[in-house]
Amino acid sequence: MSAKIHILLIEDEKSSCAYIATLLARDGYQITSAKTGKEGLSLAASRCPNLVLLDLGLPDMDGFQVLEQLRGWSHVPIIIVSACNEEQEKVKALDSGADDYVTKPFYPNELTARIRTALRHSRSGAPSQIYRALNLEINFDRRSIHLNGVQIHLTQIEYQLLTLLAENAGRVLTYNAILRHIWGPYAEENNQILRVNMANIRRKIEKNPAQPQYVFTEVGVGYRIRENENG
Amino acid sequence: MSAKIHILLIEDEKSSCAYIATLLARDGYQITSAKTGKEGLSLAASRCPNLVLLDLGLPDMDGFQVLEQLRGWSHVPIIIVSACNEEQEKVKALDSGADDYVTKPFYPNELTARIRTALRHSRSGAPSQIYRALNLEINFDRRSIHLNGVQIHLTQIEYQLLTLLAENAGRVLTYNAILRHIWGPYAEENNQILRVNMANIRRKIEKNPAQPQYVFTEVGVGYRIRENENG
DNA sequence: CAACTTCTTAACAATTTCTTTATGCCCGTT
DNA sequence: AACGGGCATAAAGAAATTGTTAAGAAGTTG
Repeated sequence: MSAKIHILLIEDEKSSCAYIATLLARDGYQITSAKTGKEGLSLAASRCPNLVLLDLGLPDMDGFQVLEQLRGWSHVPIIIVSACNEEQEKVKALDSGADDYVTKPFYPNELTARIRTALRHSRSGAPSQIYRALNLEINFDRRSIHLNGVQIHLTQIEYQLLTLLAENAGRVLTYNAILRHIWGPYAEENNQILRVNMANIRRKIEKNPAQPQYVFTEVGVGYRIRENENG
Repeated sequence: MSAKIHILLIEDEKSSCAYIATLLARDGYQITSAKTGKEGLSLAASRCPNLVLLDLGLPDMDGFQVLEQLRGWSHVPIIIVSACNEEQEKVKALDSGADDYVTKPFYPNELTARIRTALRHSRSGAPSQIYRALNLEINFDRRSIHLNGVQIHLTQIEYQLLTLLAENAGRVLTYNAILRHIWGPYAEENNQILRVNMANIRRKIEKNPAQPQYVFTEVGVGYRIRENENG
């Protein structure tokens, strides 16, 4: 469920590629790498990365072509990483739509700081995690719940309960597992409090609580929420 | 209509200041310059520049303080121009909210290219310069708030609070996150001061503070402002 | 310095949430 | 048809949380 931020690295030189990949992995990014401009463009289209690191010196095509083609249809942040430290090159890259230009060799932490800055700009920094089924939508990032597009208010315990189910959508959670998770180990066997809270949740999200569409009871076992309809 | 783009240069060294000023004038920018951090902050508030060039080595205060104070209430693009080429310094500046970091000496055209890049970000950039919902409008750029078209006065803390929420419209901000952001880390757990300020804000912007239309309480968690109705 | 605004603290009021208790329903079994 | 197990619902008091007000402290401005 917790999606990593995805960075596409377009770089042909093996050692440089491995170095950067290690660096990014250390900071928890998910990395895809491409050895050629063509491959890079294709991956950018199919994988929709949150950020692109682009080396201008590629074997198959001019780095500027990659930059311009990418900018032709995407606003993804692009940071140029290049061995070339010439004024003209930098100006051209930045004016072609690059968001930053880092010269090799670079300080490792400077690169990651510049990546954070670029992500901050794009605001696509954190891919929001959403549960969606029928007319119900839970936005974990915002801590909000919408039913038919209208925001619904849940209390703290109700929210914890619903999100616990949603994080395990489609799977049955036993009464004790739920109780332990929300009220702590001493609350096990106290099913009544769970029933009351479930009833309150259903009253808020179900059209007819007696015939629920979202939260189902597995008699004698526990509760289960409808499967997530997201990819 | 198309007024000149206004750049604030905060730099104490005379020769460097004159050099940059010439450079910017050549590209048609309007320039204001400040010799000290204090003057810079005051000019940033009164003149609302489109971009700030900040030298970290100032006579009266630490450059980072200027950066942080500025970021406390403004999203204006800030480019650091510094003689220091140390990794740690760069990382700290970028993570404190600077948008770019240029090391002296620099290529003149690289600087202007980076300025163009930063300006491009601020225009298309993600955080919209205006928050609008129902009859409330916050103009971050002008630092003004209008309710039913009438300007409303908020104190400094109230404004910071409201804009912090508006920048995260639709998302719940926890009490501690808000306290940390506005009163600093030592203020955590001191919710009372937050409640009082919220009450004051609501008195100014809500018709009936007991049934708020803009600022909602998530009991046990934090506050949330109504979603932005902009595109 | 005086007038004014803003900030902080504290006491109290109002509201929301939590838990328990009581009661009813459904369903399968006797 | 009566019974009991398992679950859902309603309601009410207790507990926790939040809102409001006011007064003095601190800071600003002329």
